[in-house]
Amino acid sequence: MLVHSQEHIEMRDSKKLQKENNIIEAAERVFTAVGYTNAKMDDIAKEASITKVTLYAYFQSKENLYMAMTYKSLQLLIENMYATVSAHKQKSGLDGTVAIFKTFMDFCESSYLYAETLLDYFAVVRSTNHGLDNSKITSTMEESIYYMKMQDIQNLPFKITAKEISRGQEDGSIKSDIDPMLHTLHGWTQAIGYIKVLAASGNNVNPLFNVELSALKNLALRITTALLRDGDKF
Amino acid sequence: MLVHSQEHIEMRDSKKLQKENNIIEAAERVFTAVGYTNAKMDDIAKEASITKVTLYAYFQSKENLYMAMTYKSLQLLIENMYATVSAHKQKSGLDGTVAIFKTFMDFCESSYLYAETLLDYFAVVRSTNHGLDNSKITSTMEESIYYMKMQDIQNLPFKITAKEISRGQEDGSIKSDIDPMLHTLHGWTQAIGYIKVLAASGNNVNPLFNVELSALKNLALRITTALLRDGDKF
Amino acid sequence: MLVHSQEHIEMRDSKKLQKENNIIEAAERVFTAVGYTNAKMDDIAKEASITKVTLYAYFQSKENLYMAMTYKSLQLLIENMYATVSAHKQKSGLDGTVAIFKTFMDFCESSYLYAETLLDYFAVVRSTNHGLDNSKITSTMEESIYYMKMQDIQNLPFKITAKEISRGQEDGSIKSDIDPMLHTLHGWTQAIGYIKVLAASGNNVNPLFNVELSALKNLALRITTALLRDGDKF
Amino acid sequence: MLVHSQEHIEMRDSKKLQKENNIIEAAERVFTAVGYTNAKMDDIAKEASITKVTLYAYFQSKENLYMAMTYKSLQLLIENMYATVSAHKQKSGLDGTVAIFKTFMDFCESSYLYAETLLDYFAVVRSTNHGLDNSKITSTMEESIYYMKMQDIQNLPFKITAKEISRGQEDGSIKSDIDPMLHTLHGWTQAIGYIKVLAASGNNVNPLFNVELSALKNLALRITTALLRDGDKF
DNA sequence: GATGAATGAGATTTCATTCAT
DNA sequence: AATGAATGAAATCTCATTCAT
Repeated sequence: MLVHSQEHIEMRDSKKLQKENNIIEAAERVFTAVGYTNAKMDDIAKEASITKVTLYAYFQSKENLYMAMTYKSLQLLIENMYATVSAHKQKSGLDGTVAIFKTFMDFCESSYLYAETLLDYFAVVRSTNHGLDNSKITSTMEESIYYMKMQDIQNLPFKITAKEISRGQEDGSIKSDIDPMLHTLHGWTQAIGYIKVLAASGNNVNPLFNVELSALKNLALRITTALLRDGDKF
Repeated sequence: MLVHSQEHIEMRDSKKLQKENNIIEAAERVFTAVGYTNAKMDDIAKEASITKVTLYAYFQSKENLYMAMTYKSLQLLIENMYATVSAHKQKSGLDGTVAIFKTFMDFCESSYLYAETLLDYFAVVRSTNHGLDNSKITSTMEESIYYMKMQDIQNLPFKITAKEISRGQEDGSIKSDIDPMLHTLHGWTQAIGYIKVLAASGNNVNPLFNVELSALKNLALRITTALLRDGDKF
Repeated sequence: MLVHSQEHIEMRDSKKLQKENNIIEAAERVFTAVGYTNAKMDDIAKEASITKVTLYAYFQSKENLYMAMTYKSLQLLIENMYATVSAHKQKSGLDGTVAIFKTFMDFCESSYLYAETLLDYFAVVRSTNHGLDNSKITSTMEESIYYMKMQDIQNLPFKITAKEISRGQEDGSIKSDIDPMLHTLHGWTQAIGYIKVLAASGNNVNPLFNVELSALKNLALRITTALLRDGDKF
Repeated sequence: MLVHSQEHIEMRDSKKLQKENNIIEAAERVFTAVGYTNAKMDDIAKEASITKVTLYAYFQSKENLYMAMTYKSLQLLIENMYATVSAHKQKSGLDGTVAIFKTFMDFCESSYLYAETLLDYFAVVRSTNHGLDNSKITSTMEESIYYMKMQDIQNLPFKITAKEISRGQEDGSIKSDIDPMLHTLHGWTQAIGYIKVLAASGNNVNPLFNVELSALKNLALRITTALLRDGDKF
């Protein structure tokens, strides 16, 4: 019996992660091309240059694979948010907060798939925290590691936002008479609504009813800025 | 061969409509219980006390059945919106406009399923207007009567809103320097975002992060009011 | 709601049985050609001109299908045995008994597959009646109707034999000092042993070690005759 | 490069044989527990405390492993038979012959697995000597060393029996008017039949239809004795 | 030789949808 | 229209066997 060195194990794990990522990326390509429902596990396997069985060894079901992708999107989003916060350390909390919402919007605009994925997640998964037993979460899904991982990070976007708002209240850039959580949620309401409209427009830059989506985005951000700065006069 | 009287035909048609409605209602119960994907045509047929084949005679596919349901939701929503407009004929355009958004929110709050259905529709169907060929619209769907019916009414919510905003600009309750379509879209952005957050919270009334959803809703409506009244100072 | 006539139901059932039989016959052809292990459910379905899914609707697993075939063999064997008994009603019990064993041997000789099938069954299934829990009976198999049906008829060959021996004792053609059950079993021991040797020889008529199998068969039958007639002088 | 001493090589070989035997014994335990078909190579490897790959290094396939076990059983049986012959050198050929059949029966009774294994072998392998191409012998199997080894010894049981019968004819204990090969085969027919019935009874000592299996065994042996002693009066 | 991962073949299941009667 | 049976496509699983290191 050999005892494998720490190094060896790490290398193995990193390789595994690498492969996992390859698969997820292949899945992303297939999902983007034909949509979740029409995507066949066989095709995803082929796209990743592995067998279906290997695919199943990594991700136990199609749903789980999707969940892994969702987790990855959320992770990426959160990384982007941290980067934004970090980049605005020297700026006011107000600037930081608004930048956070812009980061989310930009992130979703950069990938239709990520946008849909996150939107789906917000609707589907969170609803289980409440005793509705609407069974939209299949048992397979609940057993998934990714589902559990999601549980750990799903509130981070909100927490990061709220923290930045608090910082803004401390540095005076944000009015102190507002409720950080309420405005966090409202900011997200606007951002999510924008993304939804964006998705509805096919994620393209063409105007919808003769309205440039960029104008809509700017309006939303300006409103958020005004709200936070001027407080509860609304 | 009998020649059926006009009356007879009407009765038959009304009976047919009645049955169609029974089926849709059964489907709604099943969808609400287990979600679209997990819902089986067999179960829906059983819930409607008919055979699967009869189910198919009425609705040609699962997607089509869903579409019928979506159409019904949208129809109901539009009816509610017209009622709202009508009820505010004596009030200012600003009041009417805000009431419209409230109507949508209330409508979605009254039924989780309708909320999701409409949200889905916004994401899925509109994206076809643009040449993405993401295949989310299957050929079956495109042949569906409901799909066609949808085409006819899908823009009504926006048109009704824009019209009310214009009325507000005429009666002076809404600033004239705003773009009616941009603000229509923004109002919907907020409303949809709110509904999305609501859905994410499991459509319940419990606070999310200690924020009462009603507070969030009120905030959104107050913002819309301010925006329209005070114009583009944002 | 229609009430189907008795006749209608019977016709339906008979059609079902007919189809079941078609499938079993197709399976027999495939099993004969390539053996149980190498037989693919897909091929059997094709041979029966149905889909795999239909095949599974009729027989829930490959094992079950095999069991159905076994049941059919056993049923056929028993029918042959009854026919033999009936044909020997006017003859002595001794003649009848020996004819029964010959019937079994002939039956097995007529079909290699049936011979193997019955041999398998004797070894595999009966062993479960005793608490060995050797798990050779898979759960699937235990749930099978055919497994249950087998339970009902599996002892018939022995019972029919023993009855005929008793008749022989009554009519004086068989010595009364023998134990009918012991000699039943011994007769089967010889017959089964012969079939096993036959199977080992590839079920063909070529001599094994320069011994004609027909000579071996005749010897076995002559011995059985002598044993029953002359009783326990052995 | 080292030149390994003869001694070294022998030790290595003996170690190898030792390991091979360990594996076979592990396989025997697993086969006994769940049967050949349900036995997984993974489980056998685990039972032998080695890896699957090592298992494959020793035995190239599951079939081959089974063949190795069969070979071992047959070897053991033959050893027992030789021992029996040797122990009856001073006794008559008749006694020796009957003892041989008893040896086989005892051997099979001592191990259910060996009994089934040998029975299987008789059915499966011998049939290839005849051009039936029933594909039960896979190419893998034909390449196996054990398969070749089997070829060398598979007829020994019959040859040893026939030789002992001949010795009996020479010493006068067995009638000279019988065909040694026919009676060899018939003796085996009875013995194999008994083993088959034994296996069908779950290899246990409980009575089958109120018949003690030992009585059945004794009857078979007494018959064989009488047959050989009294010759072809049957 | 040992290990962990991968492969390929085939069994089995699940459903939306269609067919025959 | 209603019924029971069948179809086809794809998901999923199980295992013997092989590969890379």
